[in-house]
Amino acid sequence: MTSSSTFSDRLLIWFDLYGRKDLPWQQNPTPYQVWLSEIMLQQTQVSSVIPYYQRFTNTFPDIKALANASMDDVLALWTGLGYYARARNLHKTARIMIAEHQGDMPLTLEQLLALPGIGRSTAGAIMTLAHHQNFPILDGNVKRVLTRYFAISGWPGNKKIEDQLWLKATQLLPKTRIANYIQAQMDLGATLCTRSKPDCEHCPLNIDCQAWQQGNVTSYPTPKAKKLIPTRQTNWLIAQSIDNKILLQQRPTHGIWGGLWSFPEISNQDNIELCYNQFNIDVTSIINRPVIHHVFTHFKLDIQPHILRCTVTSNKIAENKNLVWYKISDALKLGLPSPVKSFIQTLQ
DNA sequence: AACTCGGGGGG
DNA sequence: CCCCCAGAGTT
Repeated sequence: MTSSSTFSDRLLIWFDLYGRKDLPWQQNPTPYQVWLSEIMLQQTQVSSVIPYYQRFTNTFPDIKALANASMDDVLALWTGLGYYARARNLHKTARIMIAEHQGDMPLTLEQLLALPGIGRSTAGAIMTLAHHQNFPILDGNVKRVLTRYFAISGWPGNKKIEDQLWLKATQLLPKTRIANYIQAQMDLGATLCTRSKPDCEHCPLNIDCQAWQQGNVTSYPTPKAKKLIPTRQTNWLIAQSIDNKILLQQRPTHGIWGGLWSFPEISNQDNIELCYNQFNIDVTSIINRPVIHHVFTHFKLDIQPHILRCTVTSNKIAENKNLVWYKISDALKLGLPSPVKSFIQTLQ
């Protein structure tokens, strides 16, 4: 296949050869069956939906049967599928269709969008798969295919990126075979342009897929920014002399707690003894205090305090390290990070 | 724009 | 274990 044929042409040729055509809701579906399957498939994988779809259509074969059912009976058939608001909205919408749409599926996008549980993408799917009108959809599959094809960076849930993707999806629509085209987009995303291990060698869009040309396919779509901030770990060496002085170190001007006084820090990989040897102290005991959990705006810090009870063998400390012995009462007058200040107040 | 719903599959 | 999946509604 050459890039001289359009995106939709190539997708449709691929669909005729390799697309899925045996799913339960693809067998000459009624608008009700299209709607039901689209709702069940929201954020839910095909293999999970199939048995639920079978049971549901057997029990409620059409809009009227669903509208006449009780909420409890509908929810009972939804148990285990998750997102139960979908079932409540489905039931509510069936009754709206009876009351306001002569028991039929509405025919326009605006009417569909006004119904509970039907957003822009599901409305587009119903308009195409049930009514054979030209509308785009933008589900997880299409987002993945389009972010790769156009090498669009940024999390697709971001409004700006999503608007961009809706525009691309609209521009790529074919003039004919809209239902097959929409199904082909989802099939490509579900079976070939998968999140991991996409089969780009056999993709009908690989000739001009920007991500494929960059060798970057699996870096699209950009993952959602992690909500949990990272956790770093550190250790405080709290040298406390027999005459109750503590060894503090002024931190570098730049970075966390810049210029404030804190305890010398070592990483989990460092050897405690090798580190405190440069303080010129004789350590008589090491006491580990409970880990301190400190939260910054952009990361968490887990601090393991090690109290080194010691005698000072020389006031000469390693040069250029900004290390100073302080009486506790004097230390508390310095500029101290809050966890350092709190900790010093717990010392004798 | 960010949060919530939510069970299951896959890495 | 975390991330993601045929998203939509609420705040």
